[in-house]
Amino acid sequence: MPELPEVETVRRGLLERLPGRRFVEVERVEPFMLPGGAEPGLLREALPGRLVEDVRRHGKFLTLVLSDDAYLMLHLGMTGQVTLTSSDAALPKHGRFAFLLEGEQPRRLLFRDMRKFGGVELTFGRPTRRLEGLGPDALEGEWTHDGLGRMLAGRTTPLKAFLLDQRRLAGIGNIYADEILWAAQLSPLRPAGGLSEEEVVRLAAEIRGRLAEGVRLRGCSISDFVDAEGRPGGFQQALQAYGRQGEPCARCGRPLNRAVVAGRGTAYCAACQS
DNA sequence: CCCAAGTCCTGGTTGC
DNA sequence: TGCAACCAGGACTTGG
Repeated sequence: MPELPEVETVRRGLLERLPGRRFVEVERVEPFMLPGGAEPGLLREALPGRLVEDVRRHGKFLTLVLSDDAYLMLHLGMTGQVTLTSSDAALPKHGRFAFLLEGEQPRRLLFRDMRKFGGVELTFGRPTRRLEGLGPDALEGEWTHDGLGRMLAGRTTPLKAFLLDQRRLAGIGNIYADEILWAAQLSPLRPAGGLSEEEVVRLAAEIRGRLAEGVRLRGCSISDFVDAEGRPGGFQQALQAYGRQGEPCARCGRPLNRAVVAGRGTAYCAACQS
């Protein structure tokens, strides 16, 4: 599942090779993956000729900053893959978008997505409004543990549901939520507003710590994540909680529990996460 | 048939 | 009473 570290890994791969390249052609558009009735012809019309100037990320959203004040948002959803490959291979199954870029060696920016949870949006003048509702980036945002404490204060929602809420901190999904809570020794079921100051400090440290480790290992390929070159990441080997229900806790040896929190499968140690 | 999960949407509840 | 904030749960998707 592409979460912040996976999207950051893709961003770094694209940043190495995209800036300065120019779009020349839209080879494929899946109209139903565009937001609310957007016109697929708009991409074909407005993308060719534009240069890529920068590749940014906020939470799980990627934004290609294009020339003449245009922005191409990419969201990987649950199974999305964004790769930069040779332009002569056949378009693969589940290839939803394909954009041709000029250069001595032409390249194809390809968006594959088996499920259709991902999306692409081209906007002008400013990035997609979907970014406006997001909280600070969970890894690189300007928040502090004091700020986190204020965000948590008074909330009765389970801690895990809070971590998954992109309006509070942006970028944490189901895998890293379980890993962060395991590392911070906090129960996913705890009411978010009930943490002590010491616990908030621990939580803040593990949010940044686990996400940074995910980035260092180039993402988590538990199912089908690959980077911009098509290579899997390594964080799946570092998982301590996610998907390990029934297995012994690496800290205390008791079997990990399973619960459903915020509609998501949740693995945690009922003995040493409190 | 159920499960996986990111985001959006709806409807109910709470508190000022 | 009115309204916003908050929270829970469903819809969407397709392969295992």
